[in-house]
Amino acid sequence: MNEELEKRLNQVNVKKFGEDLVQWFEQEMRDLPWRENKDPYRVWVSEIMLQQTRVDTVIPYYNHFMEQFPTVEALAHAPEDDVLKAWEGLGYYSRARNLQAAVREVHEAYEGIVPDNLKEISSLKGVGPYTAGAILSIAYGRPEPAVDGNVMRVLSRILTIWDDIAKPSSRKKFETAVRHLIYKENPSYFNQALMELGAIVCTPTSPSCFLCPVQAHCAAFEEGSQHELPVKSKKKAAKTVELLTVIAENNNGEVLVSQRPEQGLLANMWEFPSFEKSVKNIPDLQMTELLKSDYHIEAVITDEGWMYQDHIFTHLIWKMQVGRARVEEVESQLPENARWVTQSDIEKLAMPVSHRKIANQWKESIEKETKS
DNA sequence: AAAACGTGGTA
DNA sequence: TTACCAAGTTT
Repeated sequence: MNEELEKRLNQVNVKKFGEDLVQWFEQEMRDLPWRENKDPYRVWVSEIMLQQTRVDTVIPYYNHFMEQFPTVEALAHAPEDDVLKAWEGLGYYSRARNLQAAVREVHEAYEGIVPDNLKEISSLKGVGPYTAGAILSIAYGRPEPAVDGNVMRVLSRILTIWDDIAKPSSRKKFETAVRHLIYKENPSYFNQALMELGAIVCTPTSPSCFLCPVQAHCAAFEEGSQHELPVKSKKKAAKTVELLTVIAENNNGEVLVSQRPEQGLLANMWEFPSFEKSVKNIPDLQMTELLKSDYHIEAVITDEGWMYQDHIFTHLIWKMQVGRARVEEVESQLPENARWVTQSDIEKLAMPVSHRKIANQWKESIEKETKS
């Protein structure tokens, strides 16, 4: 083990630290839907949803998801489209597809019982080192570390660990620390308490050290360096891509949608046909040509006003220019990933936020036109 | 190891 | 407005 870390760990009264932390948690823990019981499936779903996502955002999705897919069996048998739709707006959609694939694996290979050991649970899609430790400790009471961003922040302060927590290699050091510190009498509460403390007290910018149950154990507080920790390097800026998006309507009141590829960005989500904008062509012309070449459709761009919609991802920004097109001829063969759908069909499709906003705006404009 | 992968909230 | 943040995993 790292010498500096070992020195710090030996300065901690492990028994007292665990007791102080867990006692605080028992008193202060938030009343959250996934804390209703220790059903491993419920814990699992919550851990996947909570990845990179705030508690307040997750709660309504979680409640709805557990109503729709209450058990391993229910989720295993559900159509993937339904699962993606239930995830619409949550982001990182591969989480939903991986979760269902993993649940199907549990259903078929483990008789519907979520594995209670590190090797098997880690082999499941979408279950990385954090989630594996979280399920094993919270649902099964196993003394495994569950190191997330909260835990790295809290422990970087408690133990004055100056490693860059943005680097993948840093996580191991924190796992070592947790293995040393973990409260064997209640690993579930210990891990949850570490995260809860990070969420409520030991926050990124202004930690409330005066409220901290383990202030007496904190090396950073003792030397006054809590505001300098953790060390976290910056991520690079997002790139901008300009897109042309088209709402193509036929004479049956239907609109053209297409499903994205099953790999990569927004995999398997539905959208209005979109193209990377060409610098050379004027939008009308490019739209007409691409509808012809990619969808075998003869379309006329209407002169109703263009809409504009931005979509900001972590690593990417779409600047979308949205036009409307009229299609007279619908006999031609659509590509495999495309469909004509009605207004009400659209609401049932899983769409990314930008396309959902466009769909809503389009619906409003239709309703206005109908009135006048 | 570094980049891809979503979204909404906050300073 | 920019920048960072939130219970990470996969490639």
